Amino acid sequence: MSFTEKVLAVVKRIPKGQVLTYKEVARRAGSKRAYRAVGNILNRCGGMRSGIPCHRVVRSDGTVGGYAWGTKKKEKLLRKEKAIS
DNA sequence: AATGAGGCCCTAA
DNA sequence: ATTAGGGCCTCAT
Repeated sequence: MSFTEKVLAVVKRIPKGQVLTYKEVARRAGSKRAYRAVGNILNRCGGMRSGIPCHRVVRSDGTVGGYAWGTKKKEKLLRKEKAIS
C-alpha cells in the first residue's frame, strides 16, 4: 500500500459537509510531514476522477487552497456542501 | 497583517 | 541514485 493509496483512502472517507486540512490528511496517511506530497497526489487525482472528493481538503489557514479545476470551482462545491462559509 | 525564504515528504522522469 | 516539481506549512522580517 503506497502513500498515495492511503491518502486517497483517507480523503475518500471524508463525510459530506466536512473538510480536512492537508496536514491532517498527511498525518492520517502516516507521514504528518508529507502535506506537500498530499497536494501533489490530489493534484494528479484532479477531482472526483476516482470518486475521491479532493475538494474537501483545504489549507490549515482555512482558505480553500488550490484545485486542479480552479479554486473558484472548489469554493463553489464546498459552499454547496455547506462545508465553508 | 502581509510577504519572503526555507524546508520536509512524495511521485515521476 | 539524482533532479525537478507540487493544490503546503512555518518562521522571521
